[in-house]
Amino acid sequence: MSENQKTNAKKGRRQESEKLILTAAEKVFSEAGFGGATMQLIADVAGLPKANLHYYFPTKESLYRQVVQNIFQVWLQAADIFDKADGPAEGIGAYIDAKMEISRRHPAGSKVWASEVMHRAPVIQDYLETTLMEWTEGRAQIIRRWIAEGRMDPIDPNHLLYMLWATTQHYADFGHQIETLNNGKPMSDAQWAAAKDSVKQIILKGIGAIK
Amino acid sequence: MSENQKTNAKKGRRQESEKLILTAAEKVFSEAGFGGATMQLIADVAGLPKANLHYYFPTKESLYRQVVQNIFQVWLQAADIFDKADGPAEGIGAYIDAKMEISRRHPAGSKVWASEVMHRAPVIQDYLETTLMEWTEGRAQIIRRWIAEGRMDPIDPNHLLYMLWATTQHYADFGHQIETLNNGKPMSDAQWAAAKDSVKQIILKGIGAIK
DNA sequence: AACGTTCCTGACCATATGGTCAGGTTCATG
DNA sequence: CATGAACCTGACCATATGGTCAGGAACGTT
Repeated sequence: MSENQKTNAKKGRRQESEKLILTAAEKVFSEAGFGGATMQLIADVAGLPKANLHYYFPTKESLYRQVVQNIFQVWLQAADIFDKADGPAEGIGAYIDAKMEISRRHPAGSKVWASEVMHRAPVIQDYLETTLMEWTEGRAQIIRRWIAEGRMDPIDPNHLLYMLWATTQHYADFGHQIETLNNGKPMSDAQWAAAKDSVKQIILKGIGAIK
Repeated sequence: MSENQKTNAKKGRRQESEKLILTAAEKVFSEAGFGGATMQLIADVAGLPKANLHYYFPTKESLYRQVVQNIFQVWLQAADIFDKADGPAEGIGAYIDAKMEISRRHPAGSKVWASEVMHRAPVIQDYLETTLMEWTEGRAQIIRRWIAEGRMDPIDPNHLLYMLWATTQHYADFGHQIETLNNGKPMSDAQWAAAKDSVKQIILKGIGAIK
């Protein structure tokens, strides 16, 4: 037991440092892009010497890759709700809520992901081709079933999914623009609620899932 | 006349060079981001020596600024259709068509714009606060009028505009992801038509502009 | 206490990059 | 044809950046 505790203490330290670095990296990458981010700045944000970063992550790219992979996990996780749902109004509505919440709580991650994809996914192309593709096909199946059951209009599932991604992630990726148009103030709780409602209203009615 | 021709020849040369550089810059900035782009690479793409870029654009930032400003012009131009329209189905439908067409023909520009905004608009913040804000308020007025006239549901104009921007620009900014999910092939003419139809169908029905 | 492993870091290096500049070429004009 | 302005570019420079490394500190184990 003491052996385990001590081992855990070391492991704990390592995990803590890695998390500290990853959080700082996510922030810096989201604000400056991969090319604009510097290891020195990430180190400063993390409050560690630069050489220490290279102890945990040998290269800038390996650090970046880890950041992107973590984001992808969060991203996929939001899909659970989708699957358990009984019909489109419930499933897609809950999915919109979940993704809006991610945009609100995890805007830096969303931006890093967007940046990565915009630059032709140099680091996570394999994920797109495997995991994301399977995920998308699975959700498309569900949507097709709902259509067949007459619970929503016949909409191309892929374009519907693109619209869900685009609309929800826009609140993170273009948050600065939205904030500027909101007189320079971040969206309030009420405004976030209104945003969710607007998105759900338009899309769910638009696909014929609600009247 | 000969005086004019000669002057024009010089001006023509200048404009030609600047356009060559701006086109190359837009491409490189869109692929690598501001930080990742190098003047050398832009010069190579333009087929000019690097020092020549600095003759026309003193700094990397001034070149970037010009690229972003040009994109903003295209962006605003698409709004003309919106204004002339008689009602929401026509106006918003045409706006979606126009923005989808920009995403298709001008994806690099869209990406540069997205990147700029994601990084908190370090270069064109003043545009956001003035031109974009006025533009948005003007369009919101039109939407409110349509609502008052009972020609569409009562939807928050800003959130509707965000959805229009998000959805249409997604086809440019996340074009790589879409291409990957399309078995690695670019969208065909028919697929672009289907995309436009899906977007218009969902949004126009979603806001109660069509049955 | 002695030992080995993991963790940490200041100092350093090779390279890449934005930007400069002196000197040359082209071209309209008088 | 002479002149001056606009245009062009190879060579160069100062700096910033990713990454390395030798040496030391912390800590669990025997």
